[in-house]
This record gives sequence, C-alpha cells and structure tokens, in this order.
Amino acid sequence: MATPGRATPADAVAPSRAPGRRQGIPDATVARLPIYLRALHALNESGVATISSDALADAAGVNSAKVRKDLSHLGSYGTRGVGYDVEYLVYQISRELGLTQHWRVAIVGIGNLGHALANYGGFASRGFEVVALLDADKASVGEDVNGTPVTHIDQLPRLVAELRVNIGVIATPAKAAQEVCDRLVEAGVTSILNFAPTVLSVPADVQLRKVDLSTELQILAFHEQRKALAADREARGDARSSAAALEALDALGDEARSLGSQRAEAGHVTNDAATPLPQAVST
Amino acid sequence: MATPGRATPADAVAPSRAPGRRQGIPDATVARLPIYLRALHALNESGVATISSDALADAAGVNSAKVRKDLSHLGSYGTRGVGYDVEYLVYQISRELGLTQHWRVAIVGIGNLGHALANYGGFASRGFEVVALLDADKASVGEDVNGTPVTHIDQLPRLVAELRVNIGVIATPAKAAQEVCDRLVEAGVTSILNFAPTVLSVPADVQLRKVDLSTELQILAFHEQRKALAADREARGDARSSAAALEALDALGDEARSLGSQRAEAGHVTNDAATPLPQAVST
DNA sequence: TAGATTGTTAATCGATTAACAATC
DNA sequence: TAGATTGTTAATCGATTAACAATC
Repeated sequence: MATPGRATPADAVAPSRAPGRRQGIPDATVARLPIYLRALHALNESGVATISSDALADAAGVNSAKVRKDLSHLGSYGTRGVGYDVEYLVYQISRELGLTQHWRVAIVGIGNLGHALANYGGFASRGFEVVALLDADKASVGEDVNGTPVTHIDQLPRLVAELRVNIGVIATPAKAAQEVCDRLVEAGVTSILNFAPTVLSVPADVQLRKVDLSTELQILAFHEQRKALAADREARGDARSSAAALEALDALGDEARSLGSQRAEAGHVTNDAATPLPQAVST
Repeated sequence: MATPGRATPADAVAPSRAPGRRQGIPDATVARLPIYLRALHALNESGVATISSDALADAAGVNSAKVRKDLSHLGSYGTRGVGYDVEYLVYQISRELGLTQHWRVAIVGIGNLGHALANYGGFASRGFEVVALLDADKASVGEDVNGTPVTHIDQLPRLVAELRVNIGVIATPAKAAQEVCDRLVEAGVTSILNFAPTVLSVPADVQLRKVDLSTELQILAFHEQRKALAADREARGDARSSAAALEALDALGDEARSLGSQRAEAGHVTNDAATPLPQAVST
C-alpha cells in the first residue's frame, strides 16, 4: 500500500502517486544499492535463491535494519517470514540503478591511470562500455588500449555525438581537468566521474562525482594519528597526557605562527623522532 | 575560550579540556579538510596571504557556513573582519590530518591499477611514501616500478616490520582481497585503503576505507536515468507520464518475477530501443 | 568609526537504528 | 499453529544551514 508520505507542509497538495513507490530514494540508499547488488550477484552465482535482510546485511557490511529500510524504498519486494528472492532483487536493484540500460563511457587522459581504467574488466561488467579513449598528447594518439584506439581530444565533440557517450571519465592531470570537463559538458555529456585531484564545477544539470585517492589517504592518516595518540596516552597510564600531547602540538603551531612566513613543512616530525606508531606488532 | 561542549548526559563528568579544542572532529569535517588543504596550497603558491571563508568555500565547492563551522572544530584560527592566514591554516590542517608525520605505504597487487598507483605522483606529495610493492605473481617479482622493486607477497611480514609500513593499499582482484587484507592486519598494518571491488572485514582497531569505481559509475547511472525519465516527461508535457513510465518498468519487473528463474539480464533495454538520452546536445 | 568577516547558536534536514506489529 | 522475517514507525543522532552577535 502507499505510504502516507512524510507530513511536510508541501504535502498539503501532494499529487496521487504510483502505489508502492515513493518519490525519491535517499542518496545514502542509492550509494549502498551497488554494494547490495554486488553481494546479490555473488549469492546468485553460488546458487542461493533466497536471502534474509540479516544475511544480506552481513554480506554488505551494514546492519539489517538499514538493509530493510533501503530496500523498502524500492518497493515491497520481500516476503515476511522468508526473505528476499535473490534474482528478483538483483533485477529490481539493477533497474533502479539504471543498469538495465547500456551506458557508453569515454575516458579522457590515457596516462597510467587512464590505461588502468581502460583495462579494468569490472568496468564493462554491468551495463558500462568504454567506447572512446582521448588524450591531448599526439604521441599516444593511435595507440590501441584493450581494443580501443586513443583519439585526440579535439575529436571529442564528434566522438561523443557519433558514439553517443553518456558518461565521461576524467583521468588527466589536475591542471587540465577543468578544461576537459568543460569540453565534455559542451559536447553534451551529462555525467562525469573525476579522478583528477581538483575541484571541478559543472552546470546544475550535470552529474559530477569524484574518486579522490589522496583525500582517502589523508583521512586514513587522520585516524591513524588519533590511534597513535590514544596508544601513547594509554602507555603512560595518564588520562591527561593526551591533552598534554595536543597542547605540545598546539605550542608548535603557535611557534609556527609567530614565525609568520615559516614554511609549513618546517614543522614536520617523523615518526622516528616523535611518538612511535603502533606498527610492526608482529615483531 | 572553551566551548561548553554539547550537553550530553556523559558530560556530567566532563574532564577539563585544552582551551579552544573540542574532543572530536566530525567525520564529515575530516572528509572535507583535505579539500580545503588542497585549495589552500594552491592559494599559497599563488602568493595569497589571507582568505575569507567565502572565497575558500568557492575554491572548495561548498558554502561558507560549512567552511567556518568545519574550521571552528580545529580552533579559532581566523581573524574577524579579515579572514584566515593561508599559511597558518595550511599548517593547522596538515597537523590535524597527521600530514606533519611521515606515512609509509605498501601497495599489494601490482597489476594495471597497482602500477598506476605506484607511479602516481600525488601519492608522495604530502607525507606519504610508497616503500613497498607486493604481488603474488612470481613473474612480476623483481620488476622495478618507479624506483621500487616488486616483492613477493610472502615477504609481507618482514617488509612491514623492516620498513615500518603504516598504510596498506589493496589493488588485487576481488577474490584475493580479503586474504591480503588479513595478512596486512596480521603483519601489523592498522590502516587499509581498498581498491578491490569487494566488502572487506577488519578488526575494530583497523581503519578501512575504500575507493570503488564501479559503485561510483552506478550512482551516476542512477541519476542519469532519472534525468532521462524527467526529460521524457517534460517532452510529453504530461505530469503523469513519469509515473506511467515507472509503472511500465514495474510491470516489466512483475513479469520477470512471474518467470521465476529468468535471468536478470534478459530484461535489459538499450537506450536505442527505449527513451533517448539527453546527449549529443551540440549536434 | 564603518565595514567586513568570523565563530557560534539554533533551526532544520536527512540518516540511522531499535523495536515491533503485520504476515508469510 | 509456531517461528521467522519483513516493512514501518518513531526515537535518536549527526550534518547542514541561515542568521547574527562579537570583534577585528
């Protein structure tokens, strides 16, 4: 049955809606659907016909309430007391994600990363096909990568039109990324995946997502440092020394400020000199 | 001055805390700090000495309230009426992220992606150094990639200990990823960045992040499909036809269900056959 | 001083989670 | 029927945002 919808003021004029279907799937849910789908594909190949939210949650690394809540946004596709039909769920999630359509991908920037992406098998797996490789370097034009020739970036508008490219992947250096992005948009590409370590801007009707290696590393470093500080505090058996350590670092910062134009790197500390990290536990 | 801290029940016994420093930086903030840092580095190199939250927000692609809120979690590093000192902010964010330390990275799986990662310059840029490359394939052992030799995976415990590896990067096929992950953890690595398209499990004290290419593509496809459906509705000038299109897709789904064991792929539709996508606008 | 901009508050929004009635 | 498991509710939590007093 149709859920009554959240009671927002705007709901006063809510239009009639298809039964069992809500108007929008939350972003957080959309981001998890590919994970569920991957797990379900594996289960399907193992011959599993039915799965409970609890088991799927296990496979996806989340909790079962989240699985049920997420899947409920697609419709009522489970059976109480039984679980979800694996194949049916694969189909419904695939459809919701648009994977029952065929998406044509162009990769721009055929350096190390571009090569890796062009050769990446998982790319082509479900609904995606790399149809064009482009680069600004005339030396690499004509090279064949995994069956697709590298074409000069100036051919972008023609290729996008002829090959009906839906998705552009940017694997250029950061410097070139915004211009390449603009040219993709100009050529009519409305979804872009950016691997270049820079912020891009696109019109509101263009989807932009990014994969940012160095950001991920820095987030890891943040947590690693926190663990090291906590371990340090633990070792001293002193609840205050964590604060003390932070204070010491603060003092370093203040010193840097007072020096004004001192280069940030000057304050660097290696693990050797300072707090030993909790590593090489096996020794 | 020290903020009073959020009034949680546990706050009744709140210990005295370093002035100007809160106890925890929200995850969402931590994830944005590297973006701010990148923008600040660029500004610094352009000789900009001071920046407002508004200008930094522009450079980072967020709004200024978010910038101020995020930076306030680090301390009061701005000057009212003036803005933030670029160099000082670079230093403070670097320190908070742990980039004033030196992190040693091991990459496991030296296929296309592993090669690209090993050659990726941005890696080494700020505080990270690739110190080891490992692979299970004896044929690739001994190969030199960007100055680092490829070593056999069986040497992992020794290398992690000797080179004091902090961060492990998994670039193996999905099948091998969990075992590699276990071996990294066993060897004492406490931060892992996973590029393999599979869910990994680690002990609670190990940091795990992932970079998932195919998930990103699928999220793009979802939004692209939504745009195509919206455009379709628009073209018909009929507010209902969107719901009608979804109903038609639902019917397809029901059909698939009634067929029971039908393969999910059987329901695939290409863009050619169905709704034309809003592409090749330039023609 | 007048103008500019931070740091903080409080309102709002969206996501997560536990719990359980519905129901297979 | 008894047991299992979904789908939904409602409480809670965390993130976002606008607004503005503080203050340079």
